[in-house]
Amino acid sequence: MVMTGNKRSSSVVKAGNAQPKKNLWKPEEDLILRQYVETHGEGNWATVSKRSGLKRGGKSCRLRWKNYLRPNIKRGDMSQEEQDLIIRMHKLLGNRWSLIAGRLPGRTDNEVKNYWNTHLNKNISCCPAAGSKRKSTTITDYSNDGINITKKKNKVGTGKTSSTATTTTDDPMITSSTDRIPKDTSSDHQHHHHKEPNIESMFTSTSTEESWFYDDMDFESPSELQYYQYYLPSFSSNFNAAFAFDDEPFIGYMDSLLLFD
DNA sequence: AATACTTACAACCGCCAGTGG
DNA sequence: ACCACTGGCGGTTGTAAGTAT
Repeated sequence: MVMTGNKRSSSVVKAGNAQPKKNLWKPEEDLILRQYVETHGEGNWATVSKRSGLKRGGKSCRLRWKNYLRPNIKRGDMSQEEQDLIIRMHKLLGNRWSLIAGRLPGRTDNEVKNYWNTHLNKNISCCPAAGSKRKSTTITDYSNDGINITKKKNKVGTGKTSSTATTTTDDPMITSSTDRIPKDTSSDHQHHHHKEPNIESMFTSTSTEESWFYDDMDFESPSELQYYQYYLPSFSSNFNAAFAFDDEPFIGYMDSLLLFD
C-alpha cells in the first residue's frame, strides 16, 4: 500500500462540522481502550464501555481493539508475498477473511477484506482499474485460472479441469466468492464453530517431502490440502478434478473426495 | 483555485452459533 | 427447551483524502 499510516487519523472529525454519521474513534478513546485492555485484558467487551467510561458499545470496542489497537498489528503496504497469499487463499477459500488473515501475521480480517475489495479484486479482474486515478500496486497476473490439480511427483491426475468444473472461462475472481461457497448451506459458519483441523499443524506439516499442486497452489503437505478441503467442500468436488495420492494416511482423510484413474 | 469524481479504509450492521442461567 | 447475552464473521456504508478537469 502506498499510503503510509492512517490517512484519517489526523483528521478524525472535521472541525466545525456536524456530528459525523460514523462515530470515528478519537485518539483519546484509543488511549482509554488501550489502557483498559492492558490492565484488564481482552474479553467482556460489554463491560468495557461501562468500566472504562467509553461511550462505546462492546462490539465497537472489540472491533477497535482487534483491528487497530492490538499489539503486533501490521499496517501499511502489503508485500508482494502477502498479496500473493491473499489471492491464492481467496481463490480457495472465498471470502473467508478471518481465515485468510490468519495466515497473514499482523493483518486483520478487516484489512484483508478491504485490501481485496479495493486493490486485488479489481486488479485481478480482466479489466484492470480502468481510469484509476490512484497509484496502483503492482499485481501479479493471475488471469490463468485453469484448475489444475497435480502432484509434482508421481503425477496421477489429469491436471486439467474436467468438463463438469464449475469454473468457467470467465475469471472467477469477478464473481462473488460466495457463489462458490454458498452461505445458506448448513456448512455456513461451520468453518469456525465445528471441530476444525489444526490449521497451524497443517501448514507446518513436514510429513512429506513432496509438494502438492492445486492450480497454482503449491501445497507443502497433504495436510495443507486437507485444510482447504475442509474449509472448501467444493474444493475438489465442484471442480471435479481427478487426483490421487499414494500416502495412505492422507487417503484415509480424503477418500470420499478422491477420484482415481 | 474550485469543483467533481474516485479511492481507501475505518466503522457499522445484521446475522449466526455458543454458552450459561 | 427456552431465552438472553456475547463474540465472531462477512457485507456494507460513510467519509477523508487524493486526483482529474
